[in-house]
Amino acid sequence: MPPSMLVSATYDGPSKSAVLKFYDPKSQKLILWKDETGHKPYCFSRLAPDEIAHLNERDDILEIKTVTRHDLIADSDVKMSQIIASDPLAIGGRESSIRNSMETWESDIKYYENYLYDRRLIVGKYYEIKDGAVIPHDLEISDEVKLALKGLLWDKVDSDSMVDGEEFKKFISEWAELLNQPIPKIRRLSVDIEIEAVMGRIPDPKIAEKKVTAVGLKGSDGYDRVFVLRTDAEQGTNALDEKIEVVFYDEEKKMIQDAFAVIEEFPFVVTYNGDEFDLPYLYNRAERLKIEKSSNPLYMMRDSASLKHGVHIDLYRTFSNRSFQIYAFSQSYTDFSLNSVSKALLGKEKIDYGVELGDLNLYQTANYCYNDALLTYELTSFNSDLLMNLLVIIARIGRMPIDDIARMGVSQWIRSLLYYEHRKNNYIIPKREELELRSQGVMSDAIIKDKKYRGGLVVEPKEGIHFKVVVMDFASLYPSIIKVRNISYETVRCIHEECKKNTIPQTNHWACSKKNGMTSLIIGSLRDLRVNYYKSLSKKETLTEEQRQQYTVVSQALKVILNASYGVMGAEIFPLYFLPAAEATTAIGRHTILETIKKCEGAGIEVLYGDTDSIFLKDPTDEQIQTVIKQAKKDHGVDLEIDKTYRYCVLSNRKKNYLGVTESGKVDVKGLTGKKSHTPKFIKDLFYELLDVLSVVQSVEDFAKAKREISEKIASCGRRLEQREIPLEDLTFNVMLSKAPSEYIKTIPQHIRAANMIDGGKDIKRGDRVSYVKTINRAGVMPLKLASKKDIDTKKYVEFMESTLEQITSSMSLEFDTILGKPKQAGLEEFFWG
DNA sequence: ATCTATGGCAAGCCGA
DNA sequence: TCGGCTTGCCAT
Repeated sequence: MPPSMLVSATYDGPSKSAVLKFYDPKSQKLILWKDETGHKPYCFSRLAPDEIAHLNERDDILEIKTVTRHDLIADSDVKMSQIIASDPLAIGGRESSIRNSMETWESDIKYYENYLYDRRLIVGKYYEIKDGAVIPHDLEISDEVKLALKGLLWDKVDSDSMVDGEEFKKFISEWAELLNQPIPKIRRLSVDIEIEAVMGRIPDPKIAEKKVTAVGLKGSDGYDRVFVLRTDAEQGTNALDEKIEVVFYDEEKKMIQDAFAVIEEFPFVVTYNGDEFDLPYLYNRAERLKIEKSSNPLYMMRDSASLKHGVHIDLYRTFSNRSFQIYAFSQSYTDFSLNSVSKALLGKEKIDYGVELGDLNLYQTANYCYNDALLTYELTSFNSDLLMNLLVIIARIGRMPIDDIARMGVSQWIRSLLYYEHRKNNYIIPKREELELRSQGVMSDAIIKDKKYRGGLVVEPKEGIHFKVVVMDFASLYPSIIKVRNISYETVRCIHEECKKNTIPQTNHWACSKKNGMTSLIIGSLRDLRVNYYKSLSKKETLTEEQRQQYTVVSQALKVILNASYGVMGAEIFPLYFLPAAEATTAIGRHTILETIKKCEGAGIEVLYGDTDSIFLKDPTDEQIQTVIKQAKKDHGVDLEIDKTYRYCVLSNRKKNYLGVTESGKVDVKGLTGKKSHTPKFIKDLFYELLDVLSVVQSVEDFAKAKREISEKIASCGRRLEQREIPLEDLTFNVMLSKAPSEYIKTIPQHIRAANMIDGGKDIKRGDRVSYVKTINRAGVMPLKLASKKDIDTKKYVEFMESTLEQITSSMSLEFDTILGKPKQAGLEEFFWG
């Protein structure tokens, strides 16, 4: 068993020291390692040593490090007196700028970033802690993995495209070593609290005025307990599983103290919205009840509470992270409440007794509260601890503490990852202004208003029903391009005159041909590992289930990072924002897909459709496919792969709108209104029923039968609508507010109109979903709560139903008309009787 | 308090 | 009534 894994490091303001938290998988405890010496910042400087000699005298600076210039960036505009102010940890130069930096540092700069860098400590790596020293512990890589690395990686890694292939290989082996370290089982406790209910008011954790009535606790080692405060409510009967212990308290103070003692026991604590609610409430309530600070495991930061000893993970923030939502959990949940997320990922829900929480009896409260803690725990444990494992792996890649990974967005992970690499090499981290200066006035025009540059290419679809369609796509297209074409903030438009002939198609940019770019190296090595190594290892049958599981998780984590890595270069919030790099990436992408399509057509393959990195081919032979794959690799250094084959594929004349049925009968629907989340349930249900009909269609002849079935279903649904038989809930449109209600100035959309009808829209905020129905009143809409069946605008609904279903039927209809030699017809009416 | 990008569609709003 | 613009949702 390995020694201890570094999980977190923070600067502790009050004691002016760094606290490193190591997790020991054997004892399943945290080892806290406090460094009292490190409270002074390091000084990074671009100045010559003699210019900064006087700084050695200062006792508020620990050590001066000189930083090498990243020599691919022109330096003519950077004065020597300008200090690396953009890097919060790098201070030096003029007295005033030192002082400013010091003040900032004192208040809120995170010490650990510097700390981790300087000691070469890596989050997620194993260390031995002996006699107050931290010693890196390198784990043996098993022979099998070594062999796999050799066979799957080195033979396939394409370092020829890199300017410096050896440097690239070094990156790959370092990553492989880190990512292959075992993931420890993390002992953890989930906590959820209930507060005495006051009608119509949400308890304020800052005031913590009302009593805590229950504390649910669920631990990974079978700890199942719920504490309940005796109130006026009836006791009720115990319906909880017998392994769950219900403990009643007469005194709230004692209950909270006991809960604190349990929390103290566990190295990791997970909550759902504990940052904003449960933990600050407990902290403030404890203050109010005069529980002494020393027995309180929590401490307050500005608005949120955290743990003194343990590591706290707030799942609400983790599941709100769009990267997790989309790439790790395939967008299976749409809002971030505990109930919705649990429903989607666990198939379980919160308990609903059908009465107000304040009216529950004691055992009901216990059950409700414990259930929330259980759901919270299971969100971290389902699928063999998938979420915990993802957090550990992303912490390793992002060089960031686990609890920060769980709270911060992907742009901050990537920032941390890139900064780490700069510091390791003593590179200057460029200032925003330096990068801005280099991108001024050099951009080509974006074709779309409100966009900064041109993006991916979408091919005009060939309308109709097509049989035997092979969908191919480029594996990680943008990361591949970043690697192969050496795209990075310092390599695109580099300072070398000779590189200017290494042009980027469709732009006025060029890329460096003398030195590897930082992002190109990092993103490129991670891409190669994912595509050539982890993807195949996760399917290798000779490995154990456990090993395969780890490789799957690593592959998923890499996917998350890689997918975001191109995006951040074009995002203002990203400190290494550099538009020419983003523009170059998409331009090469368009060039790659365009050239590939040309090659297909040249080889006699019909290309039906394509979007950014995918192409739809009509019934190609295996030989033709292989030719195209080879060509793409040879010409562009990218991997074209078969994604799937459709038995048939219905393309409309609209881009990003199609339907495909695979050989196994699975229906893929893309972009059609019928699947969108705001569409009323009754239309969605009908829509999916129609898809079921289509999934069994095998040939052109089957369509005639399918068509009859479809028209019957549509007609019956239309009748139910006219007769007002459909329940109101199934008629609601559910639309999200993408901004604060007050920001809707230019127009007032329907969902805002509806929301404003309840108390003038007081209770809604950004991110909420509004449920409304279309009605015959002047506004045309009413919120679900206020509407009744007689208000429904049936005509509008029939129109909406028709237009939604036409997206399926129109292309089919068209196809039939062509087959039968009839004139062109498009409408739904014609579909029925045409 | 939160933030990776652009391309594209349907529907509704609102001024000309 | 028309058409440009805003909005939200989805594809990649």
